[in-house]
Amino acid sequence: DWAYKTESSPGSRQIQLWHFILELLQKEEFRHVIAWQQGEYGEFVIKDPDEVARLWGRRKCKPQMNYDKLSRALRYYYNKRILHKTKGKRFTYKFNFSKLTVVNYPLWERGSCEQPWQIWKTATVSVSQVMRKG
DNA sequence: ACCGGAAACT
DNA sequence: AGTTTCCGGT
Repeated sequence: DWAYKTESSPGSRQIQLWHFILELLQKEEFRHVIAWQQGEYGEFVIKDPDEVARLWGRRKCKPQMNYDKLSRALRYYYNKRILHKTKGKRFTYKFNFSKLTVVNYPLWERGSCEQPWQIWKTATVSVSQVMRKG
């Protein structure tokens, strides 16, 4: 449950959207729905916006969730420097992993021999630590 | 599709 | 604080 806690509000156990996005990106079963962009570090493409919104809505118990609302939440990350939009590329966003690059570089280049859960866990911890520093 | 203000919710 | 909801504008 540590992964679902916020740095700012330790009491909150609600999962945050960018955690959820990383979680989906970590699992092969969702590669047809959302996936890392080949070559671009930290960049990902939402291949099925409706499905991502549906999954997010299910997690948060918000059945009325859709991509319009989800994308608004993503847009709030721009000022927070968690994400930014890749302009010109449809449904494409990019994580700000500039500091993570120094801390934990070959994270996304790793082979699939490692446990998905562990990779995701490592990713979330590293990102959280970076966010706390920044 | 994408943006971002405004208000409401937890 | 982190969304969710709604929406006018580009």
